[in-house]
Amino acid sequence: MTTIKIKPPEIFNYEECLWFLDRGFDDCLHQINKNTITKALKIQNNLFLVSIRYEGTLLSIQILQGNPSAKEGELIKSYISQWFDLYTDLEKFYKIANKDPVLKPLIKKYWGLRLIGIEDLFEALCWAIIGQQINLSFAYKTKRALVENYGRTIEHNGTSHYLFPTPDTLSNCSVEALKKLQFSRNKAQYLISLAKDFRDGIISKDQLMALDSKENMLTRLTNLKGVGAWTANYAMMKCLKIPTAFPIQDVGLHNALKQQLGLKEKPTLESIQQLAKNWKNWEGYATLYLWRSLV
DNA sequence: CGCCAGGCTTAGG
DNA sequence: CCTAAGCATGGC
Repeated sequence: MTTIKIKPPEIFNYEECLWFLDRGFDDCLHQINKNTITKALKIQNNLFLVSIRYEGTLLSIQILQGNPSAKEGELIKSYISQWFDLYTDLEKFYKIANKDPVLKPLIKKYWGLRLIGIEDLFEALCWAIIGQQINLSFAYKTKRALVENYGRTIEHNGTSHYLFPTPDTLSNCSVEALKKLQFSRNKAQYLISLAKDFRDGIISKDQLMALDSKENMLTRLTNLKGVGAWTANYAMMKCLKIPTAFPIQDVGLHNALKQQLGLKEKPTLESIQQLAKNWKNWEGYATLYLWRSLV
């Protein structure tokens, strides 16, 4: 069996990353057993099942199914590294966070937490759309229904491991079929329309990564039906890894700030913009650590 | 007639 | 340009 080792940067806490993957919600796209993460991946159109553990000072990736070539092994390594956002220099974030009264206690408490990404842009946007304006438990429930109905699976030791449905598959769904999975008519239409846009190459991660500014990305993303400022920033944060992506309208962010600052009401957008001046160039990580503070 | 959830679009001022 | 209504359902 193939095993791949990854040496994480100095600022890294596996337990904190694990927390984000296992924070009480029922995510169907990975499984956690004690300290081991199991996840199905598609690399260059081949499916692999991997398990991830932290041993000593290394991330240890075992390939449970699939037989990766040398190149595919490298791609898996790269995928996992990006999934855990290991390439970001958190030292810089901690330096500015240390001067900020809101973030200072959080970076101490949650030291080593990294942004667990959603590497596939289609999946990231679908997930953001699914989660709009509903509670997270219900969002995970409907995501599971979607994935179990339309995603590919890898069977291993009697357990099914799912991949997120492809644009091709979802573009052939009917609104009525998705409504049966408890999506609203609007969301069903957004998801199908998004799937068609990806299928037809109107949008892709590569296209966006080739753009030179966050503003251009935002425009391209918000031109998609169902994608507003919050969804676009969420996707830029979780998938495109833009450090300045900032879902400032996020309810969770508002609640976290209210709690951290001891406010009676949720902060206004203007007051958040004021606070965020201290977070310049690290708005995404500031948001992540504030989300983390919500118990 | 309960209000808020990791919002967005469209219609109407 | 700005505001309001509608969307669907679950949890508290």
